[in-house]
Amino acid sequence: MPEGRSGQGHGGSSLLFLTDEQLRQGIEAMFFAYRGFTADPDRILAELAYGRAHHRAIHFISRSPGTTVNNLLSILGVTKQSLNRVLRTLIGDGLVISKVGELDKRERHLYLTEEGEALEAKLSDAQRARMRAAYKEAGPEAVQGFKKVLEAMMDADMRRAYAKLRD
Amino acid sequence: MPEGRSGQGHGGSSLLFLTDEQLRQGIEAMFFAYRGFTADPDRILAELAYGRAHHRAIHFISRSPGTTVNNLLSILGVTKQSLNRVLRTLIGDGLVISKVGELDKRERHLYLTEEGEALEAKLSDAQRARMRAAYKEAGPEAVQGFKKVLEAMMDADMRRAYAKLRD
DNA sequence: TTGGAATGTCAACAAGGCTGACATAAACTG
DNA sequence: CAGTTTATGTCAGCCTTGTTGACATTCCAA
Repeated sequence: MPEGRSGQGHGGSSLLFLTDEQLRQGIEAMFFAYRGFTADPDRILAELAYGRAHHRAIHFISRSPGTTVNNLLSILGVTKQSLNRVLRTLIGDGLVISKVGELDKRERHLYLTEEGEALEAKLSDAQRARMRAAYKEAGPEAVQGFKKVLEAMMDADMRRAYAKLRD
Repeated sequence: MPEGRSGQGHGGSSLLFLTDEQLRQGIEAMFFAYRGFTADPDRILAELAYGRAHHRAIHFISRSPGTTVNNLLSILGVTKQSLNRVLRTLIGDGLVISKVGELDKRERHLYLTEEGEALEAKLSDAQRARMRAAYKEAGPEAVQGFKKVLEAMMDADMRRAYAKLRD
């Protein structure tokens, strides 16, 4: 660690069992782990000329079939223009269908087609396989802690969105 | 969950205490938590016309002062062209200096300037503050599990890079 | 019925990944 | 010493995915 930092941390963390070094390790663990987390789906997507953005859209449409563009927007945290580009290609390629809302015709309700479901399953299977291996290696107690820390790391609105999906 | 999936999972996970639903929750937790993880530095960086790529370079140079371009490359997992673009701006802005190697004059050793250290500290403080809050909320046992699962999720070479930084 | 709010689409731009080609300098090897 | 490999930097061009701005449609409330 470069000199001139260890003494000036905010709030004397050594008294609270949390040194800057421990925190830094957690930060780096998140960085490296996230790479692993996305690696397998990324490989599959690259063959299909899709990206992570497509995966995210497919995942959450699969999770909540019939969700609206606006709802998806708030979950994904991107602009509607960004999401729209992704949705356009997915709809164009026949992986997603968009139905005009019956009550409110401004809304579009999104569903995966059979083909969309197939890709979703392929991507999910790859990602779940890694997750399953990690869970098994770490053990059930570790998994509890893992989720607990991740939840605490979320912004309040994301924690809400996350909890909502658990229903 | 859309029909046609729950029965066909790979390997009857219910017998192994890991249902697809549990795994999916972990996947979503990673997604939402990573957003929180990067949110605070992102806000700071946006004001300075820098991005996450700059943050990553600054972080690992701060972590291993004098590291070479090649070493940084393997840690970050990007192409040299991509990294070079970022380093060029950081060097141009006086946040990083590049010294020709003494033993091997082909190598460039990278260091943060005082100004670079200042930005690093600002970014780190923000990120550590969130990490510290999450750790405190979740408790020390949860933190153990958190790290354990993240390590198990990394690719082998990333786990090596991660371990190497812990020395 | 008219104006504002909500929803979604299209266009254009920027950041930051990527590949490929190539230059330079230093180190290594036979 | 000649030739090869290694480390780095650079240019050009492409793609994905973020952004803002402009605009059309629909709904709703004054």
